[in-house]
Amino acid sequence: MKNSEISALFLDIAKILEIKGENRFRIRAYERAAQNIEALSENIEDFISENRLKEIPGVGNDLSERIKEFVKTGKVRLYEELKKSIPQGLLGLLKIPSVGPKTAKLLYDELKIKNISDLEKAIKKHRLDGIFGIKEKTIENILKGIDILKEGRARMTLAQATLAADEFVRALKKMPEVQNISIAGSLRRQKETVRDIDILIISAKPEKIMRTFTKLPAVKDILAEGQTKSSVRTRNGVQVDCRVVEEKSFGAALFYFTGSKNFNIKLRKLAIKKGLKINEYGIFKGNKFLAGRTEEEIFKVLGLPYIEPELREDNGEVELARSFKLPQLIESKDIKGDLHVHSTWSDGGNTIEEMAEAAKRLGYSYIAITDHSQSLKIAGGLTVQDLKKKKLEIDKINKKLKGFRVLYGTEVDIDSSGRLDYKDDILKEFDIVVAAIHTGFKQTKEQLTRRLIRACQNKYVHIIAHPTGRLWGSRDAYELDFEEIFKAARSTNTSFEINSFPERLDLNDLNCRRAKETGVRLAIGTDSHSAEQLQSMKFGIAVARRGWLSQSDVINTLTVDELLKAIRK
DNA sequence: GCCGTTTTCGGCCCGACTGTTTTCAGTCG
Repeated sequence: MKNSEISALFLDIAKILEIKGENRFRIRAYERAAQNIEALSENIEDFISENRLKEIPGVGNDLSERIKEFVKTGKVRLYEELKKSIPQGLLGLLKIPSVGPKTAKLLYDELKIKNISDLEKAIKKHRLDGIFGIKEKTIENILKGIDILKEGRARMTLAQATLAADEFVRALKKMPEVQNISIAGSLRRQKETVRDIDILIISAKPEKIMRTFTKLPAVKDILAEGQTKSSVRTRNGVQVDCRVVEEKSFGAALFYFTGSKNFNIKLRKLAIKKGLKINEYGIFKGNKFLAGRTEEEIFKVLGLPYIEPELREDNGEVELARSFKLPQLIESKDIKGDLHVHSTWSDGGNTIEEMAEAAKRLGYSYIAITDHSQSLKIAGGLTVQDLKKKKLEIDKINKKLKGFRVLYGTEVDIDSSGRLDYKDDILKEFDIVVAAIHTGFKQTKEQLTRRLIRACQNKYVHIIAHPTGRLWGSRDAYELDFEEIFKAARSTNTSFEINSFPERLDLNDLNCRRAKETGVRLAIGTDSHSAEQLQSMKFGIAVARRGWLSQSDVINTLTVDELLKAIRK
């Protein structure tokens, strides 16, 4: 994908310009364009071929030329020249927390330090001592920064971050001084991975909160401790930021602390145009406080409807809000069933009945038991003989359960040429057929695309599961031509899954949005292998919301009768 | 380098914390 390459290149350009002390607005322009390009839901090549580059926010004459240059030649002259103008490795110094462009430049100018190992040696030999502007504390912070960098501040999955944040929230909530507490930041925006955890608290006793926060048992060291704002690092290497404000500023602080950065900038600019100012304490006209207690009030003063946190990425949502055309996002309560569930018939940990009971307790009215198909032996795939017995068991359970339906399903394997693991006369017996790729991930983009399109074309396939195969932390998404695939899906009435498994979240938010724009419907499934895992539906819903989906875009918001009718081919 | 219901030129989001150079620049989010 060229988008992320260009985005990374622009960020590098911005960093070099920073080191060189260039105009900060020029730097900001490269950063902004980089972020917007990264967030695009289409390939940048399409923008070029349709002459639409300048439609990307932050891309004007110059940057569109650089993008074209990169796609055409694989290089950008400006970048090559800039790279030559600073020593190799110097960019790496910026990765150290507490070391910014000014410090990096100072270290190079004074001591010819070009990379992290130079820096470590220099510190050991006390060569930093006596340099103007650097004293003991700075050196200490640099060492701590190198330590943090080496330990690696990896991103967590949304599920891991949710757990980590809950631990802090539970502990802080116990304090009588805490009047209200909320998660903010990218976790509140429900990003699929999260780096830092942000917590916002209302209290009239901020110092007390800060003291307790920085001394919680999970805290390994304190990165900063102020009167209203502190940062700590946990034993697991997670950074947690905590901010305390007064009650009348809670909405403004939540707004500010939730971001995204580009969203905040956009709305602050909008405020300026109206003669207003937004900061974390409120929205002001001159010195006059207009609102701040809730986010809703702030949006109202700006003349906007409430924008859900999941949408706040400056991806076009502000423009839609201004014309009051925001989508009504899907919610947990809209979900009526789970369409991807395993049982002890294949590699699940609970029986069909146990899964059904658990689903019923969640308020669902149906689940599809989609065990693996015969060739997936490692996961206990079902033979045709097994299927007959399983069907009988499901019929029996359905007679027993009131107001609930177990759908007879399968997660049928798509083989390396796009053929399915059961013959059509078997497939047609199922209530619901979920098809997925489990092997042959290393094929070319064309081959993988063809496999999925062939699967869509099968008369009995209703849903394509975990379409890109990505497993966060271990396997990248394979490349697919989604334009072709979604076209095939639409014309064959095939739905695509949002797999809610925290390491998958596949499709992701951007592809959901593309699917919706192409007219493809989505199915949110948990791929549960135990009753417990049915809970991960919330992560799939998070992806759907970030992908701008409404209730009507998702098939498992339908009643079981509507569903079975809607998926018919 | 981008951008325009006050502008095609002159602006560009806003504030907390830290350390160091006693009044503020650097870094971060």
